[in-house]
Amino acid sequence: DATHALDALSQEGLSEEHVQQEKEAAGSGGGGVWEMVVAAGGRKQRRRKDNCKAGRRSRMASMDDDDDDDDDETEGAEDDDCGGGGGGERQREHPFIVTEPGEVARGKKNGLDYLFHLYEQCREFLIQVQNIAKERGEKCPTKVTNQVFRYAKKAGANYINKPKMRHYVHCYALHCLDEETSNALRRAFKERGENVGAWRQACYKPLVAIAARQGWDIDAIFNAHPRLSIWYVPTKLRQLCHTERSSAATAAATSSSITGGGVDHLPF
Amino acid sequence: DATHALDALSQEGLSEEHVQQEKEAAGSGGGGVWEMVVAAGGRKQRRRKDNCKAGRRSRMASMDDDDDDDDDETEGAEDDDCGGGGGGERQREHPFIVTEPGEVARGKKNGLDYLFHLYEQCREFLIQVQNIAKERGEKCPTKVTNQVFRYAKKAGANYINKPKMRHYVHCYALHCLDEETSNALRRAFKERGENVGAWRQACYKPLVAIAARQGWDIDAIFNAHPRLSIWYVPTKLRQLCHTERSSAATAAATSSSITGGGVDHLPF
DNA sequence: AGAAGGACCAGTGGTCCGTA
DNA sequence: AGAAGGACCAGTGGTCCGTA
Repeated sequence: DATHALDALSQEGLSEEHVQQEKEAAGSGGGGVWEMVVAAGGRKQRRRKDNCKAGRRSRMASMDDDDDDDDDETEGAEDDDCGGGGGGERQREHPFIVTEPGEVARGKKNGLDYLFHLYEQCREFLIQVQNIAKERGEKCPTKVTNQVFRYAKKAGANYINKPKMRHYVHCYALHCLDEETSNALRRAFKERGENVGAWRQACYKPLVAIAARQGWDIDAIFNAHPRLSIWYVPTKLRQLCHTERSSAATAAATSSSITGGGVDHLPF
Repeated sequence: DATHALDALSQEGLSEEHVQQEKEAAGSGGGGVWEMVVAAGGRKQRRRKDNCKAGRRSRMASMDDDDDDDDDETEGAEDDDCGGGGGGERQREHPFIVTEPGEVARGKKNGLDYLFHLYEQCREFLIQVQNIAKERGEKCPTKVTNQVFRYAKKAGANYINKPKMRHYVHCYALHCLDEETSNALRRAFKERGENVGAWRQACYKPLVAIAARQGWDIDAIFNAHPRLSIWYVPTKLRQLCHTERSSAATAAATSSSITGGGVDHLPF
């Protein structure tokens, strides 16, 4: 179903240009790019640069049925990571850039809607793994585990990997828990021309503020949200909540007045 | 508190004779042996055979404050597992025998109330580990993990170990979920003079029957019980439930009459 | 420089099998 | 023989750091 269409669409580095094309092909505009992609039904498959992938290609053979639209790739002459020797490959996903909600990244970049979409895809892979486990009477994962990443890879979603997903979990968490704030942060960081790393760092603070309002139990906050509950709480977020709770408690005990919001003294 | 008293009491192979003494000392009779032990406050500590434990003893040094009542040990002359050589030790817990509820094992044996008590102790160790984790803002186990077993060992509960606890989990599960049936099974197997292995095997069947009545979801059954939810569902129990569900479904589809209870065709 | 992800590592769940 | 548990092993969560 839709998941598989998307897997095919996205494989081997779904570039933003491509998304843009899909979007334009679907006659879209603004908001819900990924929903459009889903609606488009995955008619086209991504294989640009397959010429670099000698060894791996055969695995996807069943999907190699449409080879048109090799497009504006502008591969520079010295862009030789497809170098000879028979096995020279090494494709990576395009790096993320800070985009506004609904905005499609330009150049060899991926946008943040795409990033968040990867989390949704992982959730769908988890659900599939769970269904298989239940059918077989095996123990059933409640989180996105190594098994799920392995399953995603086997299903052709090579663009999904554990380090990447773990790296941005808290960004996705903010998106789930307070989309308004998440959107505002994206707009602000895009406007200021900040890079992805800076945006990623900035996602921690509003999350800690949310935790503060809800009794500091970040695990409970994750678990209470249906799409977030399948992700492990990132170590750093947990630590920030703990540190801030301690200093908030100290502040409350030291002075008789509680500072507004209680999270103004974050040392980060 | 109570846990620690019990740890001390039980360490290095709490024998049934000793329990009997505790019980008699406390002027008891029938039912609730372990509650009595708790009530007794752990006045006495167990050290018989410490002479075999040269190396390990020092670890418990702080508890070595009362050395009386070296009792009816009747150590046979050829019972030489305390053999010389400076490091010759190798104490094991006395093996379990099938006892009725409230019955104390005789001879160098441990009874089933003691077995089940070990599960309660693990639960208390888990709670302590959880409290420490929460205090430190670290991730908090919901199950009895390796970490908990390690903690129990450090706390002096050397008689608790993972293979043993995992081995009898389903027996404890039956005890939690249907004490009546569990007690009846114990009485029946004791009367027939069956060994612990046979009793242990027999515990599976009533559990599968419980699962059958509750939609076969053994994980949900474990999770719904506050004392059981901290234990992993044993692989074999999970498999039995799966197999039996499948054959029950087949039977239901094949014949138009459902057999009484639906679990009469267990191939075990 | 900023970023993606292969690959490593300490500690896990699971239980076998050498031991008593 | 029946049983207790040290110790092993495959696969985990976590993330570093060689790579592009």
